[in-house]
Amino acid sequence: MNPLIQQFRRYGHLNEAAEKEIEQRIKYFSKRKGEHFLKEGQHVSSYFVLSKGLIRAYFFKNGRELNSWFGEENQIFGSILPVYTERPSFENIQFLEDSEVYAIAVDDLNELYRKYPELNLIGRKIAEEVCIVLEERIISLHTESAIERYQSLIKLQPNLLNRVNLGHIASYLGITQETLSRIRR
Amino acid sequence: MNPLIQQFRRYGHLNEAAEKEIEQRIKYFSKRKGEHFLKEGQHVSSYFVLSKGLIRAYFFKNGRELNSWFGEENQIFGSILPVYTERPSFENIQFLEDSEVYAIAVDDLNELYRKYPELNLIGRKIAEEVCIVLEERIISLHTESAIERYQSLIKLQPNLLNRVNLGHIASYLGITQETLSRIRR
DNA sequence: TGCATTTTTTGATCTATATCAAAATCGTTC
DNA sequence: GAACGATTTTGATATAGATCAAAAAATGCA
Repeated sequence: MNPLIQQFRRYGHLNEAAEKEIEQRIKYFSKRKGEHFLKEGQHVSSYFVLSKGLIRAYFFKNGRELNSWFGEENQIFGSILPVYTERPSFENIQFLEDSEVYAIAVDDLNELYRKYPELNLIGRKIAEEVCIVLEERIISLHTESAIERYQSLIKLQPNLLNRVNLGHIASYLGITQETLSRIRR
Repeated sequence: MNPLIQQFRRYGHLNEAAEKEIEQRIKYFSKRKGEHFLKEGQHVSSYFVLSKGLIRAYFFKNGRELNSWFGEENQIFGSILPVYTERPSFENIQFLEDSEVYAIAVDDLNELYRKYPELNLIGRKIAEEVCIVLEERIISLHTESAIERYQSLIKLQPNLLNRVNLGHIASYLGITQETLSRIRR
């Protein structure tokens, strides 16, 4: 089954007609390591899923890259600003491995929200779950030391460490690579 | 008009029947400064609005209080964990001024989501807006120094400074009161 | 008005993490 | 398996912010 449909189903029931229409609008593509899905300032707004691969979201602050999140297989995600508002993205989304992507554009989704109001239940559940994840990150940044933040990340995304270099992890944690290296010792 | 209904309307159209039923379930109460709306571990889960007053959400870490957010008049809020999941709250919500509150229980709301599926549109929009706010807080904690975080807060909630003491602000910013005092100089 | 309590500021010192530079290790390719 | 670039670690020093203690200022209240 389409991996994006599979994700939608986790949040609630989809009637057949709606599901069929969603499926028709889902676009598949594959990307090579290093390519971008989305660059800062663009309006590319989609929910998407990787059936294979790995991505990071990052932005620039004082000329340096800062990673805001990593995405692995079979999670649903999007760039919050362009997906939930009319504003363009302030972040870049880049593939860290060769990846296969299933995406649905927010414009298409909005049409379907109108046509199948029950679909809003799923949209609501997704946004609510995003809130939970974001809140955990806030608590981590607000209350934890560098070491604790590192340990939290390992618990949450244990595979990341094998797939991503330390510089990326450090930038996500908000510390320098040198500090992360010392922490790990 | 009921201040909570007023908030719901900001997010989308409500048909009359749904609106009437929501209104019937909204509870009004007033609380004195210092009283609590919700304590850690409880399941009290509601969306609510203050027509008058001020609240803070806080939790304990290593025996110290840490403020997670402040709520002023005519914003809709709730404690994310109990409102969006079955889990109890890890935070406490306390009134910092004598306040007047309009609240609707999530159980009631869930019933109405079932009865009036269009209502999910509003629920979705609210959760999406919460995501935006949370993301801004993440960026602030992730990338900004204490001074910058202080300036961001002033921009976002300028009245807070006149209504809340510095200790509360410092704890929200994740710094000590002494540091905040020096920053302001 | 004066006293007690709370809040804010100041001072001295300590600690976690940043910065800059260089060395060590790992991975890839010819 | 030698040589190159990328990644990670180590070292020396600097800095933002924490901590603990106390003084100063503001606030509330009898």
